[in-house]
Amino acid sequence: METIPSLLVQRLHAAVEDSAGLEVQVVPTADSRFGDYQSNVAMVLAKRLKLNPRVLAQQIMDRLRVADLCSGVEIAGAGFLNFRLSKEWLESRLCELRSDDHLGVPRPERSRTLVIDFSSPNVAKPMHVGHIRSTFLGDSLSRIAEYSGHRVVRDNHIGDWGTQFGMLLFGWKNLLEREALEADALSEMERLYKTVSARCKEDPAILEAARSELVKLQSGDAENLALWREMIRLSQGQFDSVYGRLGVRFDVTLGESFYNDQLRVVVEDLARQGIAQESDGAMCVFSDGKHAPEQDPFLIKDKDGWRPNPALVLKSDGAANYTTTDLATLQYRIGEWRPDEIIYVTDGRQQLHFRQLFAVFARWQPEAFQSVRLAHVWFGAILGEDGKPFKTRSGETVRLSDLLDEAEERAFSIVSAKNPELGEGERREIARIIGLGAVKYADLQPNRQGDYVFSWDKMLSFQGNTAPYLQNAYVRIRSIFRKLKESGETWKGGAPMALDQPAEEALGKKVLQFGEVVLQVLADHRPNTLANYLYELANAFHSFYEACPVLKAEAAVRPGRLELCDISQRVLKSGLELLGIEVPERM
RNA sequence: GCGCCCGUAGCUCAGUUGGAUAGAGCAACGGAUUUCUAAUCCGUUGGUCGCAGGUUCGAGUCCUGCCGGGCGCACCA
Repeated sequence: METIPSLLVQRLHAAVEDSAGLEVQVVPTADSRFGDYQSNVAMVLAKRLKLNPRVLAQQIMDRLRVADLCSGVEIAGAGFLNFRLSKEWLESRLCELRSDDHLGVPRPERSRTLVIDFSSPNVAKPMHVGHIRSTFLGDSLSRIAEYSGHRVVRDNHIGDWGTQFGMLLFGWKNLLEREALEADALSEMERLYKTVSARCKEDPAILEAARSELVKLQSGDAENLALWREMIRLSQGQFDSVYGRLGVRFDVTLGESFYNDQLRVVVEDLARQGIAQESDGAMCVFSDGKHAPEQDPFLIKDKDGWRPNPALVLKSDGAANYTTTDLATLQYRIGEWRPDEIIYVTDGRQQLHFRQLFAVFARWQPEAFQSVRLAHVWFGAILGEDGKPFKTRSGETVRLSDLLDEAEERAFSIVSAKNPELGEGERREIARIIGLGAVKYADLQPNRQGDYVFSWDKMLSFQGNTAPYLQNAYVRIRSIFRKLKESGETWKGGAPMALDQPAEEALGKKVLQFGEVVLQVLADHRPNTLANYLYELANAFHSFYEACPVLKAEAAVRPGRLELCDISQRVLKSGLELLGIEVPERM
């Protein structure tokens, strides 16, 4: 199905002489007094041709053929064309939507392949709040791209290699407590890391010992390799359990270590092509001078003028780093999956890194670079009430599993208070869906750029613009159909829909916007647009629910209202699914 | 010093890439339930969109300069 704006854009193109190259825009109106959709095409064109926009608008309107879609088109303000969709057309379109298993999301002309790199936790460390944004955003974008008809490769680029393993190995060999490891492997590994890390700062001998463990690991020492694999195995168990709980899955988990044997080749290649050169004992990529200094990621200005800001691909100790691994990863992904787009979901502090990465890659493999869109989808920090990075009272990072436990616990007491008649098992399951949904929604609802303040009360408040508000709209619909079934009536569906009441009309129009919203989210990688749309949809449903009885409605309108309920629940459920949020049958 | 991001109601935030009279939630106040789930709905109060210029039919949005906050800037990832 095509979206409504794209239908109107086509009609406008047909009505405008010389519309080639003209960017025709149709957007929903801010105020229903101006109709349903508006276009500023006459104003844009008038500026270009230096004509009176209202006169031009009149000319366009005279040639415009939209009688089948609209009950009226008006010229308003400085030269807007306002479209009011006709009741009959809206009703028939809603009927059409029923048989569309994508609920109005258009199929792409060509299915694209997207690699989405997200979550990326570190081995031997517990997952914490810092991982939720990347995990939820990446998961949601994956779901949306897939739903829209694209092929998605979800890649978890875990941190399974690097200097921390020197300390971990030293700790494992000298300080490990077996019972603690068996009870809670992640806590024990975290303890080892912290202890050794602290001792390294005081005692150079320990620092040296840790380094030597790392060198042994990197040179293939059998014992250290075995221990390293054990640490990964234990960590993977934790990842699996957290992702299972979150309903997040990956197609591949290729950590940094996977690219190990390619790093040397990458550096040699860059050096041979003259892209990287030696400086202070390190291999660096400097500016090629082809960009304006302000845009050049390899230049930085200080009081003496522009100075080099190189990307390191080999440290002076001979070890590769983040950029090197990312270059190898990029090369591998393009070769393996031939993607149209690669999306990196990380926090905003890495913007410079990705600008440099993309620029190095463009010089290293120009053809491959041309074949793919590289997108750094970044997000802001989660802050505590004090405006500093969010920590527990004692200064620790908040563990993801603790956060989820707390969310479910709080949800459980509310569910129990509201539904004492339900059995504990059912209340637990409802609390799981609501608690988890609340956490995900609180993270996805704000604009991803910019920081947000973490608040238990806000995250787990179940009123207003929250997941439970949306879930409750769904539950209310389910309740209607449950009652219908209990009364012995069988519902076949397929009745025509009538948008006679204002609340019915408002709800119907909202339902019809799903397709255009999903398209928008995919284009700019912003699931919060979808979250806010679903909030408006739920709001429209709640208002409809108050104003229009369904089961008790008179026979003439009852079947149509049931249809409206059905299509609403399908959009709500699918939309929430795209955010990774489940819906309960009752709550 | 330079770069990126942020600054919108008492608080937390939206604002569809420049559109019409800037919107929600929370908080406060007032209503609605013998009714399909009140985790709801309806209403009231609350704004020099950080400040000052500029661009144009039109600016919260774009440009310039300030102010305030966060982050980044050669061997962490």
